[in-house]
Order: sequence, then C-alpha cells, then structure tokens
Amino acid sequence: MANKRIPQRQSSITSQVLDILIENIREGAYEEEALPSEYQLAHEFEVSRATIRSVLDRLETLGLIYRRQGVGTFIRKSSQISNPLNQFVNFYDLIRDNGFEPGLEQLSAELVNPDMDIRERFHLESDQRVLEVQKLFLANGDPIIYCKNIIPEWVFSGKFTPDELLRPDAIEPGFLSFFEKKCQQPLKYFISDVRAEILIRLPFLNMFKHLDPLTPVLVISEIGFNQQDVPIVESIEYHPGNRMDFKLIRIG
Amino acid sequence: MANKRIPQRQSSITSQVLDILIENIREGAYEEEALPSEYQLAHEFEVSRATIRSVLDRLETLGLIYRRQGVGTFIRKSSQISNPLNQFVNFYDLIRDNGFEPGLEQLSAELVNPDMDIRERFHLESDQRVLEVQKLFLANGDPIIYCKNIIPEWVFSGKFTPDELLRPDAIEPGFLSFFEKKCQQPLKYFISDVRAEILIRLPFLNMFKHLDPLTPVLVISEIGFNQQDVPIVESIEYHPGNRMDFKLIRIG
DNA sequence: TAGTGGTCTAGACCACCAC
DNA sequence: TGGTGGTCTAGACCACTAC
Repeated sequence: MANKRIPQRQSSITSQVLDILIENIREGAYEEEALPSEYQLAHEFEVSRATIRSVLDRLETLGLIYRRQGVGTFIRKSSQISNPLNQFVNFYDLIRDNGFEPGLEQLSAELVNPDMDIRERFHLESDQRVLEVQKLFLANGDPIIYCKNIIPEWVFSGKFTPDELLRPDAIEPGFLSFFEKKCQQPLKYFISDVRAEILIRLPFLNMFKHLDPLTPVLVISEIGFNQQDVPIVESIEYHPGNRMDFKLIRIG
Repeated sequence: MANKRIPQRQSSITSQVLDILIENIREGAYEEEALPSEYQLAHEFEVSRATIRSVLDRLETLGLIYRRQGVGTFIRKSSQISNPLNQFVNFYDLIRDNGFEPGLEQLSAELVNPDMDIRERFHLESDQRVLEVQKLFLANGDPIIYCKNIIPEWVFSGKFTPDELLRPDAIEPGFLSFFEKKCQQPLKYFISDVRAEILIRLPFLNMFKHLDPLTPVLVISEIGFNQQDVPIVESIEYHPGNRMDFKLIRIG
C-alpha cells in the first residue's frame, strides 16, 4: 500500500498530493473504501499532517471523500462520477464518465466585434474583438450539450495564426489547458449562473430537432477569471432534457 | 478598527471568527472593501494566522471575499446577495436579501407512511412514518418557491406533541435551527441535484395560476445529512420563472 | 485504551506587489 | 524594500469511536 510517487517541488506539494490521491481514488486503490489514516498518508508522502489535511479538505468539498471523527476517511462511492457543479470539468471526459461515447462538433468559430453587453463584461475598448465559438457535444452521436464560448482577443493574441485559432481542435478538448498551456493564463475560478429554460424559447432549436420543443433546458452561464481576477472567458452551456446529473455537495 | 468580540471556547474558534467576519462584511465594516491583513486579524482576534487563514478559505469558497497575493484580501461586492447554491440558506432571508417582502404559507403537514422510494432513501422499516410538509414561499405576496420537506419520524420523535409539530411555525423559519436546536441533529452537508422542468408538467400547477404554463422551473432536490452521515431530511424546491439568481463560485 | 479525525499554535520561508 | 498572501512544518491537545 505504499505510494511510489512522492511529490517534488515544482507545482505546490498540496496540488501534487491532491492529483495523486484523486488518481488513486479513481483507479480504485484503497480497499474497503477506506483511505489510510492522516498520519500514514503524511508519512507515505513525506509531508506534514497539515498538508495532508488540506488535501483531504479539498477532496471533501469535491465530494470524493467523507470523514468520520474517531473512525477514518472514506471514499464516497456514489460520487465516482464527477459532479460538474462542484469542480472544473471537461465535458468530453464527463460524457465518457457517464457511460457514453463522447463526440464534438464545432459549429462555428469567428473573430467578431462584440456588442456592448460583452464589451462591458470584459472591460473592452470598442476596437477589441472577441473569438466566438459555438459547438455541440455529442453522446453516442446525439447532441447533448450546446455550448458557446466567448474569449477576448487579447487573451490569445500573438500566440496563434488566425488559421490555427479557428480550427476545431484549437480549444477543445481540454478547454482548461488551452488557457493554461497555450495562453499562459490558467483559470482561477468561475462565477456561474444556473437557470431553467425551454427549448422552444431558445434560438438554436434546430440543433435539437429530435427533441420535443417543450423539453426543459438547464442553462449554465459561467465567466472564468485568471489569476489576476480578470475575466478571460464566458461560456454558456445548454443542457436539454436532464440527461446528465448535476450534483452538488454543500458542506456546512 | 479593533474587533470588540474575541472568540471564547464554546463552539470552535474558527466558526466563531467566521460568524464575526461574515457579520462584519454584511454590515459593511471594512472601508474600501479591504479586509485587514491576515497578521492583523490574527492579532485582533488573538488567534494564530493559520486559524485566520482557514476562516478566509471558507469565506473564499462562499464567494464573499477574494485574495490577491502581495496585495490583500477584499470583499467581493457583487456577491453581497448570497448565492444559495454555495451555502446553506434560509429562503426567508434570501427573499428579503433580494429586496422582496418575504412570506410563508404552509400548505399541509402530515405524518404519513412513506412509499418504497422514500423508505429506501432513508433506510426506514415499513412501520416508520415520515413528516411531509408542503409550503409556499412568497415574495411581495406572490408565490415564488414551492417546497416539499420529508423528515423521518425518528428524527424528532419524543420532542414534539403532534400538535406542535404540524403547526406552520414548527419548522420554518429557521429550517436549519429546527434540526440543530430542536432535534439536536445539526445538518452537516447536503447532496443536491439540479435540473430543469416545465410548470405544466408538474403536479402543483394550480398554485402558480398567474404564471404561463410554459414557464421553466428550476428544481433543486436535496438530501441533508447529520453528523453521522445519516440522511435526516429531503427537500425538493421548485423555482419557477428564474426570479432569483442562482450563483455559484467554483475555485480551481 | 489505542487510534482516528478535529482544532489550534508558532514559526519558517516563499512569491508577489507596490513604492 | 516592506508588507501581503501562499505554502509547509512540527508538535500539542481535544473529541470521538471502537474494542
């Protein structure tokens, strides 16, 4: 039960331990759903118990584990499938985790002059453009999520030729690493807004022809911020028909 | 700028500091939206910096503050209005915070024999009953949230006469303190599920007669667990028409 | 009683930012 | 350069659970 991997100083020790533990949990290490004790983990990873505890705190708010005082730390089995409302999530992986064959279709990608609304949201001058990408995620070939991303030009300017940028694989899969690796602007947090809609009231009805126009649609609009708290992306996601679970854990 | 209140050992120091800071923030103390530095707070409250940091961590995930390395800790102004998807929330207060006059109408309250579904969810034997409460929250007199609570009898048995229990003010307002104070079973966490629906497909259409039957409805079903991870309440909330913001902050 | 998680401390060093 | 938040340590004591 020893961990071969011991964190090195490059990114923070905490985030390395976090990654390792998440991987271990997903791979089904840890028999009986019980993690080693905090003392043991601290010893195995050669870090202090405080560090281990901060990692376990993260795992707890993510809903991956629960802890019982005097007993131990356990894997929350029901939540092996990630709950996208609690964490940054890659839809491609999420669809696969839900047992479907994921697919992606890029509908459009263009540099446009934003309207006033968008300009204000991103604090843009009137001559600055934004990249607008529309795409469709598929599950077993069926459209399941319609998604629209808006990214101000300054975020990626100079790093891509227009050609590279508009290619379907420029951003996805790996939305998050696009910002981190390619733009050197990792996302720090999202502010999201959740609401309900009806398919017939939405402008892209035609993409979901196979669905009843009265299908309810869960709409999540998110604004992503970089380390300096500057908004660098807006993402609006439409989930018709409640085909996926949106779980959420709130800890008092 | 000194804090008159210094935490005493009764509940945890952390949660006392948390309460005080939340109160200070809501009251608009802290000029310029900047909190004192962590060292200063530690000194004012006479606790260690680690304790202060764990409190600030909580405030950050609640979306109440943000931190800038090398600069300071600031109040997130946009989020003075609480985001109920991130924290335990009292709808009564939430409605008031959104600028409406809150109201509450209890539609029914009865002890019933649960169906199989509920029995399984709460691990109940077939002779155990549950309290089922239906209520309507009002904003300026208009119904705005329809809510159904289910609580197994063992949670409160022996603590109330049937008469007390079925009174409209037995549970609300102060849903959370009902469990903490009256049942001695504070809620530790909720697992929620978020989905979209359409008013016309729901069985209580008649309560929202003034609304278009095609109004979209945000549905949040939650199961609340006590300190021993035993489910003690189910709450299903229907929010027609997106009249309130459901904000959410996710931190990477 | 032994072992677990929960809380808290005191102190160190780093990374970042403004001046 | 000084002050801020970010990370990490080592150790203490408490509260709870199981045996």
